[in-house]
Amino acid sequence: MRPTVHDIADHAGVSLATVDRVLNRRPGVRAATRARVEAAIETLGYVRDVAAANLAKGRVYPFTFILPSSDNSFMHGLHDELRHAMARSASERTNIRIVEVPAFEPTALIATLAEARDTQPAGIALVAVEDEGVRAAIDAIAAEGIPVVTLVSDLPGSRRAHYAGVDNIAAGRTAGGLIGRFLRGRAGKIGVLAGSMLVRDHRERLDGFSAVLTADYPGLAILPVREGRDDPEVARAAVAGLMAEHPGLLGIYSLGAGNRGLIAALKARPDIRPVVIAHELTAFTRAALSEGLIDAVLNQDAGHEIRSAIRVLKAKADGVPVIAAQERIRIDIFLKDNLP
Amino acid sequence: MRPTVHDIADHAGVSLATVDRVLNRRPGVRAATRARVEAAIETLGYVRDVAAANLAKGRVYPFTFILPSSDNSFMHGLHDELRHAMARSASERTNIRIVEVPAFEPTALIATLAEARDTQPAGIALVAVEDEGVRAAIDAIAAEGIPVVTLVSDLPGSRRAHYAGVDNIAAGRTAGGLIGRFLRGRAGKIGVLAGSMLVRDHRERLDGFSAVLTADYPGLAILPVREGRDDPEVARAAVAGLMAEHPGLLGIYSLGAGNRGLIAALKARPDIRPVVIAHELTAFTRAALSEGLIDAVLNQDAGHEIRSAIRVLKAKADGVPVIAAQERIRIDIFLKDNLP
DNA sequence: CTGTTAGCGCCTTCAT
DNA sequence: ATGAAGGCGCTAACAG
Repeated sequence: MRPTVHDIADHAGVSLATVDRVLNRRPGVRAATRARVEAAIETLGYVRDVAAANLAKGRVYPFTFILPSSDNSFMHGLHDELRHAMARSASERTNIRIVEVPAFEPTALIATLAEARDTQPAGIALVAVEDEGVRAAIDAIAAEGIPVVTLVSDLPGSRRAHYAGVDNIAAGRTAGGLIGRFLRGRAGKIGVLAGSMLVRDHRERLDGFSAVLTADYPGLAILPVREGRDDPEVARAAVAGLMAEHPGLLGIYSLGAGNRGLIAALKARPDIRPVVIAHELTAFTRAALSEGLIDAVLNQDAGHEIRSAIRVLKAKADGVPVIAAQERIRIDIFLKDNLP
Repeated sequence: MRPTVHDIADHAGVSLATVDRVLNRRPGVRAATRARVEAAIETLGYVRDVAAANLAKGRVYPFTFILPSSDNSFMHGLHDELRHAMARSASERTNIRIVEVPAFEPTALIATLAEARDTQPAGIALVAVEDEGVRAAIDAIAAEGIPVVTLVSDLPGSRRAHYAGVDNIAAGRTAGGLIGRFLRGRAGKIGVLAGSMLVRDHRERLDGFSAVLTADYPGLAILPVREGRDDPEVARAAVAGLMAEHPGLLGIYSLGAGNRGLIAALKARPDIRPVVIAHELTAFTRAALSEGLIDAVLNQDAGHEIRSAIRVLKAKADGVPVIAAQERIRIDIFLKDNLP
């Protein structure tokens, strides 16, 4: 049997309460006593039973999730997954609160972060926007000892404890590698549709994409980026413009959301059939993949991201390590042949 | 607060012991009493706190994992991941025993299953081999109420409770889709290297691959399959033969393990550069991908498979549901651009 | 500063 | 067939 608090109390010649104080770094223990207890912990190889501890504490984890109120399938999926997680709250001892904020708006996000901080949750997750004020708000929360996890879009340089999302530079590189191979040997223009260059994930995807095309496929020229604000109609107009202005267009990389617009524009011009790579598997992109309108979809598993964010927030709140490999969010590549 | 056993005892007008008996379907409760308790459970919406139950029971989960003793990187990785899981045994209340059996040998596997059954573990995981005797052995174990999970290679039609592995038909289809697009428009021969047609996962990959090539890329002809027994030297000879006999070879699909041999054969003939798709990301395939010797690698995450198998065995042992999406093992596609 | 004691939610003898 | 009481490993008042 593994040692318990009793064993280490005996071994150190102290009471349970003292052991507990040492275990939980609470004050009121003489340095010498503390040392004896720590020695006992060390020699007996004690590891605390987290389940028992949580039971005794009646611990629940109040978490606040701040999500953009974007009207696109990916964000809807993220919301859904979070609701599923909330349904499991009872058995997972979590208590999750969702707060919606307008997308791409630093000011609103900063205000919401401040408000979330006031409720003193056990952890906060947010889809970050690249902004100094947001960074400062995150740092202030972290300074209070509340772990912050960025979700989907990161904010490096801030004091967030973890980023639950994909490596977007690698995602962009992957798109570049695929489009390059699919067009093997041909030369021409490639269009890029983004949501907003304000969010880091979109910028990083573009960087990765450009890097690969420049290095490995010099025949493929990237046209100036069009922004679709992750909005179906804006995106549709952008892609329609792209196709009208560049008749010989070889490929399109849609690195944001709002793919409904992309697909509508493609359908409107059946005479042009560029190689198309998009992000996020939704009902729309799935159908377009099956029909051959889109050639590949890069996806991030929203369910995995949500579950990972929760696991990590719990671990950080408890100060225990995470299984790093389990928390790496992978880039799924879907062709019409491996749709789940 | 969620209701506890006390609440339902009060509500039903019985003692805790009786509630417990009903909860755990133990005998010694009058039908009428049982009904009252069950009604209380229903109306209060009681769900048992598994952590507390496990604490009280001092529950541990003795699991037996039966793995082939194959000398290839993927199986080494699988072993490693299992050892990592064993290192977490203390906090996860598991007690994992590994048994090795010779690969591709039904008789040895059947004997090992019988032996494992005798130790009455809380669950058994195995890399299945397609065989009637194996199926019968699994069914016998399942009949005793011990959950069985197949790992990496499935045995449908058996009474295994779950399969922790990828959809191999989809994997083969994906390989077909990629090779077809990478060779867009060209016509010629494609070689296939398998481990053994005895294991279901290899057969399924071939089926999926053939289906896509036949349907979508009729210009690509699949040569007769060569078996490499997942052994580097046998595989090397097979691929060398393939390249020697078919000078115009356009592509190779290596759907088994033993990729060291494949890579050695490719390096020996720098004059021929077929499009190559292989399975499993290992040190060898990773290097070959970087060097451009291999064009894409389809991977199954051994860590995910092991963790999933353990989670599912626990859930089955406790009779609680699993999060289906979390247990779906994905097919990772790696190009040189998205190596992790 | 340190120890005693009473739980957390559940299970398990041992009585009745 | 049912109940009372003690304990799993840990924490948290409340006393000294």
